[in-house]
Amino acid sequence: MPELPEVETMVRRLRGPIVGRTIVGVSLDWNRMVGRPTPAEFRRQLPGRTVLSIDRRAKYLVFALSERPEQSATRSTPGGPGHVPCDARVARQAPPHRGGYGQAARAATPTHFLLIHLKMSGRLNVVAGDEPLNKHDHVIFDLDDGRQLRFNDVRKFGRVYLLNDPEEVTGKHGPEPLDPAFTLLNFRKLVKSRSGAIKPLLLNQTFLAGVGNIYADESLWRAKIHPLRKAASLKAAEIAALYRSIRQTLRQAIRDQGTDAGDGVVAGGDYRPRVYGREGRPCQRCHQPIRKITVGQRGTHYCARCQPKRGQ
DNA sequence: CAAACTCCCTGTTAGC
DNA sequence: TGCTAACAGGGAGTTT
Repeated sequence: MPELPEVETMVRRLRGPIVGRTIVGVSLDWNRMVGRPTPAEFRRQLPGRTVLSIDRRAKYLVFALSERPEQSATRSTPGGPGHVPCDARVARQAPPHRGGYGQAARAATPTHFLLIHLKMSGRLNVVAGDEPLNKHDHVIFDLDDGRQLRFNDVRKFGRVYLLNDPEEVTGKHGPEPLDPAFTLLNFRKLVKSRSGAIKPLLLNQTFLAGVGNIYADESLWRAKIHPLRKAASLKAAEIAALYRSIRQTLRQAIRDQGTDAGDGVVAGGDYRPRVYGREGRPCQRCHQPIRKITVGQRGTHYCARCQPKRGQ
């Protein structure tokens, strides 16, 4: 279940092999995995674009892509005068820079963005083009170095988007928890204004971006707050503890390269959850057995002693 | 406006 | 043992 730390880890791992590469082909075997535009347009518009940079927003991987060169793959007009793209910007386009993606980003302005959401079982692999396909490889990006970026997803919940502006998809998302602009003051104001329980609120991407089921439970445990506490009932000190807890938990998990769930998306992550998936096992603070309940249709793990329903 | 629920998928697991 | 049904889970979209 890739959440913010797993997606961040994936982004960092992909930069080396992918930034600077040009996508030369796309194939997919499950149209529903294309969120926008149509699957046909997705396949048609991607080839010829170079990856200028890779970043993360919420749980999305965001690939900034160059404009297509004049001689694009689909515009093959051998001989003849050949059509000239009517878009004048193309002519001014500097050739993509080799080297750091920062340089590349300056050398060419992205006109399109590829967004990938791994949902719960998506994986991304970079492999030689002649590697046999794995069973659940559904979207294949052919690269100019002969390798492929493969989007593997057992459950097919994952989505890819090709957009002129990433905000078309991420625009309604809440603040990035690790962004300096996300302050305690900010967080307190947001929490105080909500009437529901705190855990579903942490999962709400329009409230706060990037936190999923694992790190919501982990953050609440670290802050010693019961998942069913009403957000508006939290005291200032509790909100501050939760704010710090969320940030520390996410930072720690990024350092550890995420959680290596059995379902594993980011292979080899070292983050060991304190409560998530540890039902019945002893709390690492007080040794009480961890409990599991359902909150907002989500499995929720907590320590009944460390995270009392009411009072301190 | 916010909260609650529905739906998309398939491997895994619980139950008979 | 073998089969079926329930379940998990992110989050957009829909309903309440």
